[in-house]
Amino acid sequence: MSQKDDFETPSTNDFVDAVEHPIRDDGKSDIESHENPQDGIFQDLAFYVAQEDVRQEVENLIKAHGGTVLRELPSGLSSKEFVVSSSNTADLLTVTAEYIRACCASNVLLKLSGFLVAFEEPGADTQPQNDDMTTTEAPKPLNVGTLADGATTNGQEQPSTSKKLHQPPNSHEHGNVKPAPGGSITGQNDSAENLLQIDVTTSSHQDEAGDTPQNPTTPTDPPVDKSEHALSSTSDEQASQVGVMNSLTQKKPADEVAKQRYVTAHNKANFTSEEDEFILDVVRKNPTRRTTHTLFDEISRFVPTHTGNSIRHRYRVYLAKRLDFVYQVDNQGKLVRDEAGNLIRTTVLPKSLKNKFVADEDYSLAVSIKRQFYRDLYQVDPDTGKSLITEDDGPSEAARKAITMDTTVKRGSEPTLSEYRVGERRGPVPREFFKTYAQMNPSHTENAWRDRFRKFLLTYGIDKYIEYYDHELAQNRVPEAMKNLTNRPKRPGVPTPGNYSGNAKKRKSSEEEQIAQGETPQERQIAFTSASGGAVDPSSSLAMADVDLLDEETLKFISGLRRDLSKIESAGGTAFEYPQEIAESIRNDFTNEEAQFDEIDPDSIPFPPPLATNDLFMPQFFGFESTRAFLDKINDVISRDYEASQAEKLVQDLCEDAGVRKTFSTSILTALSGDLMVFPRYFLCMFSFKANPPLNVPGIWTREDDETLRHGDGQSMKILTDKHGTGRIEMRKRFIASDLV
DNA sequence: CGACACACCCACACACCAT
DNA sequence: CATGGTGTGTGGGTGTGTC
Repeated sequence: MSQKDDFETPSTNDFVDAVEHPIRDDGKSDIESHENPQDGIFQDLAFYVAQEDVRQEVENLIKAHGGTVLRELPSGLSSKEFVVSSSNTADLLTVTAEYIRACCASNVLLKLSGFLVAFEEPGADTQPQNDDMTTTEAPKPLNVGTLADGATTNGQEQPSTSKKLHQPPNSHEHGNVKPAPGGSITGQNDSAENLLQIDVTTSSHQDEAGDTPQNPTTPTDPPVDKSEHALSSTSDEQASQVGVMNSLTQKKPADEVAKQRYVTAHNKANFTSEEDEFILDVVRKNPTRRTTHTLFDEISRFVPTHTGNSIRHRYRVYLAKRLDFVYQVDNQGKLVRDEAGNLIRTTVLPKSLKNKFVADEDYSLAVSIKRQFYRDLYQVDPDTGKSLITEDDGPSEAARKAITMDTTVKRGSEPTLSEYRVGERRGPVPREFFKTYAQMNPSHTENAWRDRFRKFLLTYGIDKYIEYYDHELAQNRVPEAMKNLTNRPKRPGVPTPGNYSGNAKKRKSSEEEQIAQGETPQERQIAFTSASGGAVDPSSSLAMADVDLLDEETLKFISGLRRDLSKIESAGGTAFEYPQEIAESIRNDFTNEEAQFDEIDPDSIPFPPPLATNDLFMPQFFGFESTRAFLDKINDVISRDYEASQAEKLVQDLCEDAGVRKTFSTSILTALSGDLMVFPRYFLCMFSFKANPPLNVPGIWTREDDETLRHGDGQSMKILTDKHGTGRIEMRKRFIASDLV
């Protein structure tokens, strides 16, 4: 509440716009007018002051006017974060120190134009961060259309940001590659993939689906048989665009505001350049999924002002031309890296997930099936004419042959293969056939080949298709693949595929089992909050983007969260508010507990503590001088100015700065119901009491505690309440109800 | 009124299961 | 086992309503 107000500009575009016109006579823009003018002009904005000579001065000004001072370079994904510097070498939103001074002098958030520092391109191209800086039409390499054949350029992944300032340099990119045995670069082996692993079963055929000329030259008798189309269904649902947007907007005040500036009026939000870049980036990192719906639906989790439908449309219609390159993936669709660990740019698009059958494929399948039948029938090799029956056939083999064989045909008087007609014969076709066929013809999977056979070849007719194909060739025409032969009845109650509207999501989620309000493990991290905080803010999704979750691993991970997310949406968002009284109560408890649990002398704990094992801590942890030094660092990290949305970043920072493995810090956060205040206590007690998790420590939930909370009797509940206090019990119940534990 | 955001469509590739 | 039934969501759109 009250927090925002002046300027909640999510995107640079809007940023400028907002100031551009709505400034009114009273000096306030329309959107800002409503709330506390005293919040400061930089309220909700964050700055990293890179220019040393003015740092002190500028930081003071920023703080004095309600802004946040960043300790490291922003990721570039949030338009509420700026670099203050006279130069822009990282392609981040950069303003001059003069901008800060001028704003402060007039006590108004001024337009950026005139104060923006253009990106000084080092050499390679970078990803534009916003229009303001890139309207000059970047170099623009290739067109998507040309992606077909191109040399592989070995581009570096985002030369922008980071480097020195350990800002998670697209942490995901080198992250989560696998919990590789040998340990990984930063210690990714962590959080995400441990929490869940929903698989996106990609069929892995290899590349080069030899593009058959498939030009429809409308042959005489196109292999189209039945069914124009069935009933054009009347969709029963109204196009009320509620959807994600609304359900999310209801969620939190902060979120709400975040959205408001996108959503000018009604329900449609314009795409900002930031969002555009974000979408492109995700597509580049998931090139095999570029045509799917789900990828865009997943993206929409991070860009909640738009639905999967609209993001997909946006990409297809506007952004695809700007794709320019993608990152190289292996045949599983996983990103590959060069020796330096960088992603590799390429202009060659990988195969997508499903391949259309082309005429050649249909034809060779038909011929292969025909040959199979021929062999079965006559037990003669169609090419050599040699008998397939041998002395050393086992009894079962001989029996099988006897069954499939046409005994009415005299040996030696079999027709030739071309004379032979399959006729009504539909089988049997041994599974082995499709298996080996798929091995030899990896453009489709075994299942797909079999299905093609069943649904198309059999329907159309094997002989007929062979005839058709040969005939077309003879006429110098290009045969077409079979089509329009699937005629599966529409089943009621099944949502139309390929519709990722807000409605669809809502409907889906409400059909799913009701678990009160769920947050996903991903959001579980986001749920971290201190009890002192009041409401938890699940964050603007773009802030999550900040956190960098965009490689394919992560998106897979995210896709596994979809069900849960739907739940949240359907829950309408009341889920994670820490009601005032609860927060109050927890705060009180905390204060009372301090003496007993927080004032353990860290110097009394040897370093490294015996419980500090490799699976919980990174190598750099063991570089600390003492337990105190480690705890100081922990305190340092958690006292940074994280927004509730930045749990992932917190976890990342804990990993990088304090050497706590992500899995471990994530599990701690879970044990604490997200209450950061208890974080240092966890380590103190763990080391000091030599127990992980430490037992009998208020605020630290053990498995048994949760069990008791779920099923305990009055007596054990009483004990539990004594341990944690009523406030935490209340919050824990919500955690459990939301499936977070 | 055109451009854009978003909803909606559907054939079918690929999958898995029961019989 | 071979086979049919059928779930799922891709791939490539089109339709509709708002900005």
